[in-house]
Amino acid sequence: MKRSTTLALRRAYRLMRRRHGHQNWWPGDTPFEVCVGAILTQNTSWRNVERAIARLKAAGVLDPVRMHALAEDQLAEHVRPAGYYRVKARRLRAFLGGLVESHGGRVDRWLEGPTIEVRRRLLDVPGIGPETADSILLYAGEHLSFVVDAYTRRIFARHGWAPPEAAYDDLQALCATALRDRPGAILLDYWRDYHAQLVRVGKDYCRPRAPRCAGCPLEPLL
DNA sequence: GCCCAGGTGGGTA
DNA sequence: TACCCACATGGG
Repeated sequence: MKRSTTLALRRAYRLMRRRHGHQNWWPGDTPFEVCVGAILTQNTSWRNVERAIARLKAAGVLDPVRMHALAEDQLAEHVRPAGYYRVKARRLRAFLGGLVESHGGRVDRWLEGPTIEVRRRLLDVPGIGPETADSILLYAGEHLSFVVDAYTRRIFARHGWAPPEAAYDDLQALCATALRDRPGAILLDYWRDYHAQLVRVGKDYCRPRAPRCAGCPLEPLL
């Protein structure tokens, strides 16, 4: 990797953080809620996910055992506002199966172990791909697994830090290698907030077709 | 009406 | 491997 890219990535965080402050991610009250949100937000705006989670809470089923007890079509009806609701109900049930049947619904136990092994277990769940797995690892667990998403890809491409067609694992490796300019003890918080900052910038400034991103905190790096 | 949103899996060549 | 497609609600 080019040293200039490493330095740009580190400077990017200082710029974003200075502009927005710490983002305190992931939005969610419990690790379980983080997992549910991670599945529901697949290719979906967070606003719609919030509606779905609110409905789960209102129905009193935002709990591993109670949610697992629901029939798939009941669950689908609850998460309907999140879109792709039949697909997501199936994915949630696949996730809940392993969580409840093998670990008593305990997210902390389910996420126990070496990051690489837990990640592999997550990826074995149909409907959990790399981004969802890494979101769960990083935000519901305390695993150092950098999250790459559409915003990350777009921002990195626009700045020439990575080609637009770069593979997920390559982007993740790029970030994991470059972003170790913090003591180990606070690396987790750094990576959590780094991804949150990228989402913030992606939403507010880095629009898909906009020729320019006026006011973007990363403008000095263009 | 159109594009977009914090992806993933299945099918086909 | 590389494309293509389905999946769906809600906002701008």
